[in-house]
Amino acid sequence: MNVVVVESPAKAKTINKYLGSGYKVLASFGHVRDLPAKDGSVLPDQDFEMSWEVDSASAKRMKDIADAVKSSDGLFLATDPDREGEAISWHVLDLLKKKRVLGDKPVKRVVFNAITKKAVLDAMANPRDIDVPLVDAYLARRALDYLVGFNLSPVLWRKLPGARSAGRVQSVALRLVCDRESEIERFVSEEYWNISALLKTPRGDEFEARLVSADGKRLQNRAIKTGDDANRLKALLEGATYVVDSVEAKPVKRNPSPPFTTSTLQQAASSRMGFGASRTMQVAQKLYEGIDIGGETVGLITYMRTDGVQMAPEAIDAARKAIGEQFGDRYVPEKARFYSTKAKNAQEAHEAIRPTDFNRTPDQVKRYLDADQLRLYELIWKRGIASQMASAEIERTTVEILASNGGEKAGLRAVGSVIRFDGFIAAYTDQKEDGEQSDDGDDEGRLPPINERDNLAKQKINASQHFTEPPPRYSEASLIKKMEELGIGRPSTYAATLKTLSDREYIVIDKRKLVPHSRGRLVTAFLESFFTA
DNA sequence: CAGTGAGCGAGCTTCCGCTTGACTT
Repeated sequence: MNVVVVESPAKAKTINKYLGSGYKVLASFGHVRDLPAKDGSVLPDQDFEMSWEVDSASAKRMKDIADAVKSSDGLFLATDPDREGEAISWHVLDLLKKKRVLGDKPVKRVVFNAITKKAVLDAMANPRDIDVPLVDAYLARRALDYLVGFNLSPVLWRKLPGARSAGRVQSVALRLVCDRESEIERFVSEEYWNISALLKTPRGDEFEARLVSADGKRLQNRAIKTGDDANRLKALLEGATYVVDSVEAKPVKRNPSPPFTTSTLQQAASSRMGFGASRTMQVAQKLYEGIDIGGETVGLITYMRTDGVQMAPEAIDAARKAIGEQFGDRYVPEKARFYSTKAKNAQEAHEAIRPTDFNRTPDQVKRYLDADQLRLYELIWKRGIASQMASAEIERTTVEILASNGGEKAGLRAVGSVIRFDGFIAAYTDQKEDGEQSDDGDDEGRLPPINERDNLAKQKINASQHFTEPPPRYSEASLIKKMEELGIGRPSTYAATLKTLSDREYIVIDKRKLVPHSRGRLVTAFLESFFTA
C-alpha cells in the first residue's frame, strides 16, 4: 500500500477512487505548519533562520499521515502544482523525517494538472523530486511577509493610535482605495456637448446620427466645450440638407471570454447578482464539496480558488458534445478554444472554474440547490460552456452623412449592428460593472435600410449638455481585478484581505463601493511618507 | 484610618497563504 498526500479532503476522495485500494489518499488540509505569531520567528542576522510551529489541528492530521506511512510501502507527495503546494510537500516530508517513520521507503513528488482519471494516472507514472528553488521562493515569500508585517504594524501602534496593521498586500490594497479617493476629490468636472440629428430615409424610417465633423475638421470626443459652440453647430444643422455619403457593412466576429477564475467569478457574481466576494466563495465552496443529488453527493464544480483559465482536454470534449446537443452543431466551432492567462504572478496550478459535468444543466440540478447555489452554478455553467462555443457573427453598418448649409459643411455618422449568428451569446454575454465605460459604443441597435446618395429629411436636432465624471470608487470586484493585475494577493486571500481592511476600520463598504475611512487614509499617508522605497 | 487618585509599568495587538470544520451568536 502507498500513501498519497494531497491538500484538500474533497480531492483526496476523488483521487482515491481513481487509484484504487492499493493507495491511501490523505489530506493535509493546506499548510501543516507556520511561523509562530511572535517576535523572533525569522532571524535576519542568522541567515534568516526560520522557526516552525505545528498547530494542534495540523498535529492531528500529521499523526494520521505518519501512522499511515509507517505501515506503507512508499509515499507520494501530491500537493498542488504551485509554490505553496511545493512548500507543503517539503514541510510534510520534513516532519515525517523528524518522526522517523519513513525508513528507506521511496518518496516521490507528483503533480496533477487536472483531477481526471487520465491526468492522475499519468502523473503517478511520472514522479519527480521536490523542486528546491520553488521551496526557496516560498521561504523568501514567507519570511518577507513576516518581516514586513511584524515590523511595520508595531510602528503604527506606537505612532498612530487606532491603527492596527500593515502588510505587503493589505497596505497596497488600501493605498489603491485611498489613491482613487484622492483622484475623485481632485477631479474637476468639464462641460461638453453632444449633438445628434434625427433623420428620415426616403422610405420613411427614422434613425439617429451623431455629429462627427464640422468645417472639415474631425470633432474629437468632448470637443464641443460650450453652449455657444453647440448652438452655432446646431443652427448649422437646423438649416442643412442631408445626403448619405457612404454606407459600409462589415462583418465583425466576437469571441467568448475564457471560463472563470476566482477573480473573474467574483467580479461577475458581484456585477450580476450583487454578491460580495466572501459570499461568492462560500457558495462556490459548497458547490465544489458536493451537493446531495438524489442520494448521491457530487461535486458540481471544479476547484474555486484558481488563477488558471485552461480546461482539461476531457472537459473540452464534454463541453463540445454538450454544445452540439443543447444548442446545435452550428454552435460547435471547428477547433477547440485554448486560453492563456494574462494575470501577473499566475501559477495556474488548477483548472479554470467549470462544471464537473457539462451535461448537468442548471435546470436539472435546480431542485437540489438553494437560490444562491443555483444562481452561481448557472453562471459558471453558462460561462464555461460559452467559452467553447462558436464566435458570434455581427454585421456592423456605418453610415456617413454629409450635411450642407450654404458653404458650410458637417459630417454625421450612424452606426448600427445586427447579430447574424448569435454563437456563444446564446449562452452567456459579459456585463459591464456599473461605472465602467463600454469600450466601443456597442449599445447601438439596428439601422433601417439606407442607400448611398439617399436624401434624408431632418426631423429634429438634439444638443445635450454633459459633464465629465470622476473615476468611480472601487467595488470589491474591481479592486480584486486590479490586485490580480498587479500581482497582489492570491485567489485564496482576495476575500480575506478585504475583510481585514474593513475589520481594521480602514475602509467601509457603502452601496457596494469601497470608501476609505479617515483612519485608513492616515495609515496610507503615514506609510507613504516614511516608508517609500 | 480608609478611601481616592495620580502616576507608572506590564501586557496585548500584527504578516500572508494554504486548507476545512469546530466553535459561538
